[in-house]
Amino acid sequence: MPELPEVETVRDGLDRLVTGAVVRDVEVFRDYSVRRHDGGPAGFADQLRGRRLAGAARRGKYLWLPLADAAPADPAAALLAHLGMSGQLLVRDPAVAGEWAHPHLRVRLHLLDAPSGAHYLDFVDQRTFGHLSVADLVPTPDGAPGGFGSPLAAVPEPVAHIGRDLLDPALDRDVLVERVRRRRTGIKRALLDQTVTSGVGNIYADEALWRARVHFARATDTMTRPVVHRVLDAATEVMTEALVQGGTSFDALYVNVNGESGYFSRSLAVYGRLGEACPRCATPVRRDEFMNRSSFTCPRCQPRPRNGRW
DNA sequence: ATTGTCGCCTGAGTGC
DNA sequence: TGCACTCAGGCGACAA
Repeated sequence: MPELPEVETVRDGLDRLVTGAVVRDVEVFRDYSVRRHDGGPAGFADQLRGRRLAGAARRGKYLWLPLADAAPADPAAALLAHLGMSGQLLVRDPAVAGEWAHPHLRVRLHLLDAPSGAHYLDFVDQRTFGHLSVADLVPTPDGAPGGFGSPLAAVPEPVAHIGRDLLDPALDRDVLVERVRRRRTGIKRALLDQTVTSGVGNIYADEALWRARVHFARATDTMTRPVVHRVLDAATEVMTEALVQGGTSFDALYVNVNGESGYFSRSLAVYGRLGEACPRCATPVRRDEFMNRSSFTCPRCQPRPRNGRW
């Protein structure tokens, strides 16, 4: 599934391949894929037609393309996307697209004047947890750029309640550490809470905690500042390494997102590796149920805290 | 206000 | 072969 590094790879690709393109037409093949939008699919299409895509920005796993009109002015709205579990944004030309009618094509934007020459921006999503919408841009409270790749101090309204992610240059780490320590919950819950910091999913949370040698149920209000820093640093490292690997395979007309970047097969220490040897100490990896999901830990490197919070 | 739970959705995998 | 069931999980909606 697309995690933050994959979404960043997509953002970078969109920035280069479709910035400046004009939306000539919009086809919505699945209404559910444009939910959370005023006016439904028809309103979505109406608000996009004739607009120019002015760049690509990202916060956590949300990404957006600010919409500009013919006359240059600060964009007031953006095409907002979340890829969910299985979403892809594919920049394609008709020859390729015609040969390959994707069974999970949900939305197609017809483009004019894309720098790549591409004619389509396709939203493909098997499991439909992802969605597109057009959203108003609102100013950031701190006046800093809204996210990675954003020159504007604004974010789409549905993103406003979400914390800056760990790759965001405008993130204040010390403030984040204190926010985490003020919470009365377990460290993994805090990592997964989008309002604290965004973009950390189940996989990277487990990997980061393993690196930092902290159990997922460790109570945040018992953690010292250095330990919280260690966890956040580990999460940043894991995502940065994945970004470096994921950015290597990139076709000029094909922005691909799937769960198959080399990172997932090669570099996971504990996630999904029940019973396999911990890369550090060879103890078999353990799986616990947590938040109706799974948590993978090394029982030796990450001993269970006495007063943990699950 | 903060914290925790539920359910959306589809296809692969499993057991009978 | 086919059917019923489970599982994966980000995150908004809602409850406590």
